[in-house]
Amino acid sequence: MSPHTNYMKAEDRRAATVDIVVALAAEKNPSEISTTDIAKKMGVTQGALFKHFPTKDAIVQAVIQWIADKLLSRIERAAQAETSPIAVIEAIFFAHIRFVSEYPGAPRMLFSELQRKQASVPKQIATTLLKSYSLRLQQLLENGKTQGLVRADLDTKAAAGLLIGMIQGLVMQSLLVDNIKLMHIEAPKVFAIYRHGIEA
Amino acid sequence: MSPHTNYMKAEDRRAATVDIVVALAAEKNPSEISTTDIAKKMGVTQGALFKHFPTKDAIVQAVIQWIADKLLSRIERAAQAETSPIAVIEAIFFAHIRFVSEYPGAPRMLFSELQRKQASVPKQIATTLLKSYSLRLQQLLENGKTQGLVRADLDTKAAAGLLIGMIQGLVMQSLLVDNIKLMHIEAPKVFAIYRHGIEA
DNA sequence: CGTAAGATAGTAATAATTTACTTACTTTTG
DNA sequence: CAAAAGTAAGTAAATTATTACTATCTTACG
Repeated sequence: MSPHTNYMKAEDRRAATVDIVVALAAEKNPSEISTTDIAKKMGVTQGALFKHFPTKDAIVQAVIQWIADKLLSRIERAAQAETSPIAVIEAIFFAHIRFVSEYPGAPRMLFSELQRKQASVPKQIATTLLKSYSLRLQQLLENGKTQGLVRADLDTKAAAGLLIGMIQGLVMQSLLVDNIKLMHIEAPKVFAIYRHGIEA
Repeated sequence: MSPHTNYMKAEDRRAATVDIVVALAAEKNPSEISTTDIAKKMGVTQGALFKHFPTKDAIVQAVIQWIADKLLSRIERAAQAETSPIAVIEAIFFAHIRFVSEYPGAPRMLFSELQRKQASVPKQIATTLLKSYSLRLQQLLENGKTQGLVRADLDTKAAAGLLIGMIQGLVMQSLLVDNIKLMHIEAPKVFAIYRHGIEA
């Protein structure tokens, strides 16, 4: 912990890089983040990054992986606290909202990668994240059906997709007005409508 | 209509440029579309573009304006065919779905511009589009309330935002699997849930 | 009606930046 | 002192925009 040095262990430097990129994505178009931007914000020269990552795409990949892991673990944790399937879905929804308000750069990175047409590794990770998220929700909705809490004729796949879309919509609108607080106000209102849509 | 010439009137060339960009956005990350890409696809040299647009940003601006105009006019047209507020909302929803399946590059361009942090003119246009879209929906939902078709306690602003988010979600998922047809299959299912959520 | 003049729309080449990545060398650390 | 982590400088490719010139179209007039 010497004060006047930039020297870090490789693992710490990689973790710091991921943090910096997520932070940068909150204040800049993710596709416009250059290696120079990252290095400058970290207080290191641009070339130093390539001591720890072979390519820029490897950096992006690490960032997306970090987001996927963090988001899924938060969701899993939120799910454990509740019992009724609908309460679990609600807990997941608000955990997701809290996550993106804590890391506004995270959804921006995800969107940016999902926009890419060609199948890159980062896009693959993002796709897998959304898929496992959706399956988790479908499972909960099916449980809700058997308990008579969810409409029997509900298309659970569509309902899972709708919840994820809802969050995307909220994020997008909060990005527009550049106000994360707005999301916390709007989220409960939107979820109330969703609940009406799926409940028996 | 001479066969062996590229010469076009300025207005036609500008319109052609917009078309090309929308087409390119369907097959490439919008933020990676270069002026060289555009020129090449149009069969013209790169420099020629700057005879008709002062900057690249002016091209993007024209594209976003085209999308906003086209989408709003489609929505307005769809709205006129129906009478009941909920039927109008449904018609608007499916008109929007048809629009994006016809021009898959359009939502990609919009997302891409909305991602930008700093307030550019294109982002301004996109924001205005979403706002006027949302207001139109809120108006319809209020009408639905007075006619007793829509739940009296519905938050119409949240409900309008939800519908737009739904479409964003559908678009994103169809982009993921690179299959526009999927959207046509999923859209009615998702709308059914939404209808349950707002109806009295 | 045909054509020269002038306006318009193009080309080819290039400048000025910016980008991801490399290389040769230096500093710090265990 | 050796390995790890950094710097400084540079390269090749790509990007937007400009410049000097050329081909094509339009139109007014002899």
